[in-house]
Amino acid sequence: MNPPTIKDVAKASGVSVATVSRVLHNLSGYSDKTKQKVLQAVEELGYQPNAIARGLINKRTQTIGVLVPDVSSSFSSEILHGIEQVANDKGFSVIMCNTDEDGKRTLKYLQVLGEKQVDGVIFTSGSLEDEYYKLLKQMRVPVVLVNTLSHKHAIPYVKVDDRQASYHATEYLIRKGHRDIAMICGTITDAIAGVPRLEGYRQALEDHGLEYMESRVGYGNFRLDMGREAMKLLLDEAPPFTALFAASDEMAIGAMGVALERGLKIPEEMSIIGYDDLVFSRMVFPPLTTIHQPLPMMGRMASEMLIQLIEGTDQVSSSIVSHQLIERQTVRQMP
Amino acid sequence: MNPPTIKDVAKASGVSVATVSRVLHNLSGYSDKTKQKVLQAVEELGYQPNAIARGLINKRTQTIGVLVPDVSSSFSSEILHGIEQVANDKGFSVIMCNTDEDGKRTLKYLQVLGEKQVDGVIFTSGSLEDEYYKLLKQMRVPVVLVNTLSHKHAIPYVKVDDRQASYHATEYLIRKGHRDIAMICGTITDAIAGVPRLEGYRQALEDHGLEYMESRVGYGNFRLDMGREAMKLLLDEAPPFTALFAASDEMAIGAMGVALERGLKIPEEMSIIGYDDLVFSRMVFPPLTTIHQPLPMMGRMASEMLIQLIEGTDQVSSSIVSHQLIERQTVRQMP
DNA sequence: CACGATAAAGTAAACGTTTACTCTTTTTCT
DNA sequence: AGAAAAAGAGTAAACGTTTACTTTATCGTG
Repeated sequence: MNPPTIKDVAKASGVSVATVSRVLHNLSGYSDKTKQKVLQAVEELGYQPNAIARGLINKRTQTIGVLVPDVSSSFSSEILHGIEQVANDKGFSVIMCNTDEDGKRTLKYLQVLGEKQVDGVIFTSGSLEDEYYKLLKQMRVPVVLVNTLSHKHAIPYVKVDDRQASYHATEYLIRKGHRDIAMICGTITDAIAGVPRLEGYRQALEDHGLEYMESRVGYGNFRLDMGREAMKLLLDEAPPFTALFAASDEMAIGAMGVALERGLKIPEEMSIIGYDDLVFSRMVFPPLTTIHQPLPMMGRMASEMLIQLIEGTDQVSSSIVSHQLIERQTVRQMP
Repeated sequence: MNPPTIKDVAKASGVSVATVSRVLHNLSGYSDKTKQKVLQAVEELGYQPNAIARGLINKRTQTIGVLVPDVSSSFSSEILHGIEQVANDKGFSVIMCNTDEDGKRTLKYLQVLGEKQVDGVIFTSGSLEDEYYKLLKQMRVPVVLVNTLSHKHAIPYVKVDDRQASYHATEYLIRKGHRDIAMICGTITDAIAGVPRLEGYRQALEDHGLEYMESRVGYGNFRLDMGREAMKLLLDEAPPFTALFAASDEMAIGAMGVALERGLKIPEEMSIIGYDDLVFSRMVFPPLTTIHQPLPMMGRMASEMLIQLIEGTDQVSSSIVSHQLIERQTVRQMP
């Protein structure tokens, strides 16, 4: 037997479907007696409204789509968690879309989200290509960006100021008495998270009268392994340095690993500061000093903004959230 | 203007909606010429089918619900990633439901998934309460369990044999020459992941003529902090031991931290083996020796099973997947 | 007591598809 | 040439809701 519909409830309680619908929505236009009958029938039949039918007529699905590059990374999943929290609170479900940073997959997902009539989408971490934008526009729903932004299109976003945070990290190292500071930056073709962090590092150096040396910067892709490789290269070939700023915690931890392997004590002989403050950054030993990005909070904010947009607010403003420097145990005060 | 519907396409190409539907589905019953006209109209209008309307009539939404206790944990998100991969491949979207291990939230989500007419649900890591089962049953869709199982209800699952894996880990320590082995186990009230791991440890000890000492087992909840606390207690009060088996990587890493803080060298003075093989277990230093659970693969398998069930296979069999012991650098061979 | 106002409830269209059925035209075969 | 079969296309019902509109009954008021 098929699941009971509103018609079954109507029949069972001897009223019309309109009336059933009204009591279910707490509208007016029925007596108390009818209400009881209806509620009882609902109970007896175990009736559940069909959100699909409802969505068809209301043109609202109470569902949002969230695109992340890699759910299994702490980075994405912490944001996702924040998004889900407020979405759920406000009665929205989230369709999780893992793009693998692959254009094809992203496009396909955008297509699907459109067909499924999501009420809005959140796009995280990665550059918003024109093709994506086109699809997004075509689906006529609000969009908000997290941990990325678009210079070309006016889309609200939630993000920390990478350049500033990066400056902060570097300056901290300088304040701690370091003069020889290397950096491992992220994907250098990444105009959002790559370049600005390098810029911030360079600027801090210059502002404090320290020389910026090309040979002291390693290039990674934010992931652990590249962090390791870059650190090896730096240790082997760069002018000696006492401190390292890595543009991601993963890379920082990779670098820590090779330093430790080579018998370098942290922080006594090598100071390291990371970027992100992933959950496991406090788990490593020694616990990593790093730039905290409030990922779950950013997710929550984005979710909040998106839902406001969905519910009709005309405009909502982007938010530059502030980072925080978390002092743990990988940076030494120089004598 | 509203998004174009199939009717608009029909009008634009001068045929009936039925015909449009047919060409869109590659059915038969139209000439090549019509096909071209329709396709062109689709192109020009930028028509996208409405999956909601489609779902209403087909009683299929091509969507599955996945319940996880905590997306932001590596554990959950690695499984989720696997699930998403094959789901996406086979044309299903996934609604991510974060339960926070909270009954109320879980119940609410189950309700929503029912109303949204998902085609199936995957329940991960946690005990399947009777109340959940009732809702699940009511929604008349297939369910599969990952990293948990139900003794009471016959629901297919994907899981490793915890007892056996635990036995394996302990035996490995014994083979490495350790006689004094402590354990930090998980939530002891957890009949699925808590008890069996303790059992495996105990059994391995007994099978090798080693005494099982209540005082050498610490109790945690799988999380880092409890791992730390338990380790402190063990170090302070238990009979001395040279090796530790922690029932989760998080706890193992917590324990590593306190050992290191107290100046114990790992593995020289303290050997540690974990359980899970989370991505960051190879990131810590020294890299953690641990029991690998193929989380993404388990997710993929579950997804595969669920979709088979959705597509009509009557039965599908549960799968005990094999764990693997990953030797890294936290266990020492005793002389 | 007749009137309009209000409350209670029903009717049916609409949302955007899919598909069973029907109808017409063309092709094929003898 | 004529009948049967196949191809091409259209009509309309159905999916489960919501809601504008209509109808009927009840009630208070002058």
